[in-house]
Amino acid sequence: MTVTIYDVAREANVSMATVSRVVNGNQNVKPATRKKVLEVIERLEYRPNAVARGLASKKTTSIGVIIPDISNNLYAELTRGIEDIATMYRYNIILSNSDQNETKELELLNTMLGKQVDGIVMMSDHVTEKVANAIRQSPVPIVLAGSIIQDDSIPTVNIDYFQAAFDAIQLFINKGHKEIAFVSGPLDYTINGEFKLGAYKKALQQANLEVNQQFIDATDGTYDEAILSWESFNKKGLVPTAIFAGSDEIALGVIHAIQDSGKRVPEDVEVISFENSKLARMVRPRLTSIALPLYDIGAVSMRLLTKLLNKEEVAEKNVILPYRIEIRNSTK
Amino acid sequence: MTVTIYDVAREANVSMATVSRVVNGNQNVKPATRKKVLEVIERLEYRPNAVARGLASKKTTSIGVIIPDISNNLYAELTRGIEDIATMYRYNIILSNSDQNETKELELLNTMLGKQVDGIVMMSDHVTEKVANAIRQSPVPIVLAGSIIQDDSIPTVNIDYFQAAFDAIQLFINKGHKEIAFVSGPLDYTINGEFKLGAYKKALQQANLEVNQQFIDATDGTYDEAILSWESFNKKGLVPTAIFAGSDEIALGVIHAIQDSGKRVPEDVEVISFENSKLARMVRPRLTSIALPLYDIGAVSMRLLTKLLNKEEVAEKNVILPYRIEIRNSTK
DNA sequence: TTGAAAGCGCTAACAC
DNA sequence: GTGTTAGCGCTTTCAA
Repeated sequence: MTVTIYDVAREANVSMATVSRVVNGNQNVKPATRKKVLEVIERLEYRPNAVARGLASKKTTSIGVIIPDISNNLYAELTRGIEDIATMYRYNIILSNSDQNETKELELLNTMLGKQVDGIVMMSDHVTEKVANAIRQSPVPIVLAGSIIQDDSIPTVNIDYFQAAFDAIQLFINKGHKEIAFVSGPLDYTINGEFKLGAYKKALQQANLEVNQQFIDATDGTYDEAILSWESFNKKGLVPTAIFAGSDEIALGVIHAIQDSGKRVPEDVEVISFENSKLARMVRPRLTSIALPLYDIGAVSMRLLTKLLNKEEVAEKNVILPYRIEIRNSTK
Repeated sequence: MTVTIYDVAREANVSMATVSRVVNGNQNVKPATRKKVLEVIERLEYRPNAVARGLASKKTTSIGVIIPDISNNLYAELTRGIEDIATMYRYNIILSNSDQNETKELELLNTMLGKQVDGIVMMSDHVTEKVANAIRQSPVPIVLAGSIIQDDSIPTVNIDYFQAAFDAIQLFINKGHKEIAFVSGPLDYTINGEFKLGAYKKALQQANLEVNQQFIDATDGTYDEAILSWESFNKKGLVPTAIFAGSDEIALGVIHAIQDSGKRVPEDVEVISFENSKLARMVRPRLTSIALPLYDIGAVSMRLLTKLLNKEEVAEKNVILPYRIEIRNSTK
């Protein structure tokens, strides 16, 4: 019922090897033969079976993508970068959500390897030791996109999160702020607990400003908790004049809470977020934000993976992309 | 080098058929044998090759997902619904972006069929005749999620877009509005040109209100064009008192333009959007919005597909999901 | 309850 | 340039 390479071969009076050559663009085919085969392919509407091809060639032209949650704009943007480059190199993507759950990550890694993907791009906010090990054991290359891991031998693509956060705090300090708060996402994520928080502390200390634990609030990263964050500062009798927000969503929550408390942004309180999603310019005040090049991180990760797949030399397996600060209206 | 079913069979002193039975949970295996095989599988870290299995069984447990753009929150939400249910039924997802481009859609359909997916869930804002035909020709079931097509024989999952839009306009009318504008996305998308616009006109006519073409503005759906939309009304000397926005992003643009022109929302102009993304409650004023159950549309589409794959009887191939209007602060 | 053997549809030597 | 043939790793009859 379905047309196979054998049917085409018979109809075209050639061997299946020749059909295979035509289909795969092998040059060792006489033009006349090629033409004849192509005609039969068209007439029979032959569509090569990628599964059979995969089994025979040990290449599936599929790559696995494991991310925490596709419905989160941040990961979606990154995924789009991955997919565009994958398409460019003729790979397809098998996408799965891990919900940032170690067990799921491990299962997904296993499932994808079972599906014989040629490689994997993974994104995880907290790479556990077990996951790191699974990555090391993988028979196919795995690139970590926008994820932090100690092991240099595992390919990664990131920006310098520490420096980026440092720049933001420094910007506040330069403006004369002394009451600078940090409203963070989960602190057990390395990017938050180590880089953003670390940079926050270092910048403050370097400016001889006291690091007040009360000014550091770890939320779950949602809008609703960010709102509570500002209120809790006030309850403690604290009134920050500048806030470094771990994400755009956090920034929004904080800003609305500030406004609800009768203060203005940026006049009374200045806010800088860490993300710069599309949202940042579609809200009022528009968010001053550290611009995470999410699409690029995804794209470069996939590009790096293609190099690994082609066994090309890669000078640096740990790519650091540039970032910038987008100045808008949540700062003066 | 890689462990195959044959290695396991040899080590366990059974035939590969028996190993296959154990792996596939076939009950016709003596418990003792099963145990022995399981041990060897564990010891050898045997991982079944899904490609070989796919070739032999003609089932890949992969389903294709074709959407316009994963970086757009609307499609991402839908995709998450698809993926969750797919995972529940042990399917993996091959995801591709079509950018709402007919040629790409056709190519993707073809690629996925070549990869022998067991089924496809597709989302398209404008299903062309060629694409409809390709869907009909498909050897595997295809479900259209949140997409409009004339042909009842193609399975779909939607809400009643016409009625939903009608409700929104009716709400404005009931409040006594007479100058009601419709800022739309591309009108060549059936959902816009036929349903939202159609409902807009019908509701107005039914209330004996004049349908003024000047009050109908077709944008490309972006925030920036939505901003221009309000300005263009004003330039024409028109000042709508109520605006029906085709999406949350359009609503945001319109609202900001209104505010920039010195008017207030909802006091001077009321706005209702059509989408209710997470955004809707994270902006000020919070958006009154027709709540599209995007996640559910995705989930139900995938569920419908599993039924089709299992050759279950499906009473209704064209599923209509309920919707609601979320009243917030962009209306009085 | 288990095994033998014939494919699934294709690629990739190797030979001619 | 083209054909022959041996797998790729698994499922699935069919026998035993």
